[in-house]
Amino acid sequence: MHTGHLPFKIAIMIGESSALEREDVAILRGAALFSDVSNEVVEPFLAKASVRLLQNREILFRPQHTAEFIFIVLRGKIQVYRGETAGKHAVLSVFLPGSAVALEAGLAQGIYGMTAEAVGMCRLLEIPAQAFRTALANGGALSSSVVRVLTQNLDEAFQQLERIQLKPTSQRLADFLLSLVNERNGSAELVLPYEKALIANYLGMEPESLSRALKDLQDLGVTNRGRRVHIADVSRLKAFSLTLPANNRAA
Amino acid sequence: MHTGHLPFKIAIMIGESSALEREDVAILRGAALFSDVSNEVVEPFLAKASVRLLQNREILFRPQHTAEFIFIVLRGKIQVYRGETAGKHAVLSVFLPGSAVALEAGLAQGIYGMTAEAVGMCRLLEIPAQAFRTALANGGALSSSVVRVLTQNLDEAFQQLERIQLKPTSQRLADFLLSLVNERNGSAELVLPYEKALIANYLGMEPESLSRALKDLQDLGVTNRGRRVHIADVSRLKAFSLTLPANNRAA
DNA sequence: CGCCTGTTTGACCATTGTCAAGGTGGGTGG
DNA sequence: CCACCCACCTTGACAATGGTCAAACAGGCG
Repeated sequence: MHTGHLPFKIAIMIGESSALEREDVAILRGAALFSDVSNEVVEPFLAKASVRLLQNREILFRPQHTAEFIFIVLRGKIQVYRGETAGKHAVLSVFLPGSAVALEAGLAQGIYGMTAEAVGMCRLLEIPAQAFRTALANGGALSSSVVRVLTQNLDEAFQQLERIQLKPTSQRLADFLLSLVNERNGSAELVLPYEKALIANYLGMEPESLSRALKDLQDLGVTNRGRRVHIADVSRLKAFSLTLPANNRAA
Repeated sequence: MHTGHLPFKIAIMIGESSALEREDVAILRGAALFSDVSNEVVEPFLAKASVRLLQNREILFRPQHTAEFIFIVLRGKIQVYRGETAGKHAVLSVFLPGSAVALEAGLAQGIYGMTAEAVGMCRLLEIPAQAFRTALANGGALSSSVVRVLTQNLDEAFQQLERIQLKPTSQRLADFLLSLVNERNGSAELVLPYEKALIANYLGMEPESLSRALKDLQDLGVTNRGRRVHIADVSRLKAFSLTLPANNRAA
């Protein structure tokens, strides 16, 4: 489907705070937002993009700020959350390299509705939303990529809602672990993608509860050491994640 | 922004189970998915659409079914939920006339990931997903409408996640009531858009909890009789909805 | 070697789910 | 036209999941 390689020549030549590196280009090539999109479409707004670096915990944007940029994660992780007013917040998603941050807000030509914060050191591509919208309006495969990415985000949000509303903590964690694994049965090994406190918040529970849930899963053959997790029997864990809390009434 | 009136001539002449009525056409004109979209783009797939009627509680589609159609609600309501395996389910959204159901699934060319069920008698426009995708690929303003609608859906899902993770039942209800009201301050009157049990599920709580939450809000000047709700002071309710549960630790 | 951050554990408590029973209102049939 | 019925909603008593607070523990990096 790719229309050949994507050199991103122009972008490499610009870049305000810093230029695109070889590794960055590889990430951009793999980015879901740009798959199936030809160079002619991407280059115009990449030329206006720049690279931005963030320290751990640095804020990328806050609610009510006008949405001037769309970002692509090149290195590190970005957590996006809502409700910071309350002292507590709800993590809505964590973006890994290759993902687009604030796509909706940038497209809507409005303001950001959430907070984005760096998890560890981050390297981002900062694309002016205006330039991106122009490219989108000019047609081409970009709009279908945008639609695909939005659809994925929506699916993930719905999966989250189901998990949080329907599953107790242990099953919620089981479900999450399974989403990190490719195997359908047998054993599996995985590394948690970020620190447990962040996972806990993403799963809508406190770190203490995550810790206890992890302990509960030991009975089902899930062992862990640090962030390294071993699942003895994937299908067994899957069955457990679909389990109902003991006594429940039919809806 | 409208490119003139949308006659939908062809569609009126077809329709399998039933033809489009005058009222249906009015709904379609107001549908977010078709705003800014010219007749030439809409008519080809409307010509392939048909009208479908559902009884109360009738299932429109189930998870794993191949996503052959996208629907527009013409009359009645459609609730979409996940997790029916569990006996319990989580209502993700309730679609009112003018809304598009299963847009993501139809676009993704895959399978439905949730269950859609009629709430009361329903009248729907059933658009073959294939025809819709063709129209989308042919460019035009349709893709920007699709992007806008997906963005709105995503925003709503995120708002839901915040509500459910961060707010206790009473504040959650307050937040929901405020979303049904236009006033920013002073008093307001509203009618709950669907039965309380459905609202409760949408808000991630049991009907009993909704009932008690409603009672709690009486102290804040929220009175109700049946589905009719009166809010004495909108700004006061707004302030309450942002309140934190008494003792909370800083995140 | 020791700090600092992240994680675990334990004890306690609050919110909300659960179960059971009673109320209310609108619509239908006698 | 009234009475009944049924679905929807409310109320009460109770239980339990998960949050809260406090403290100990581990592990990586200076």
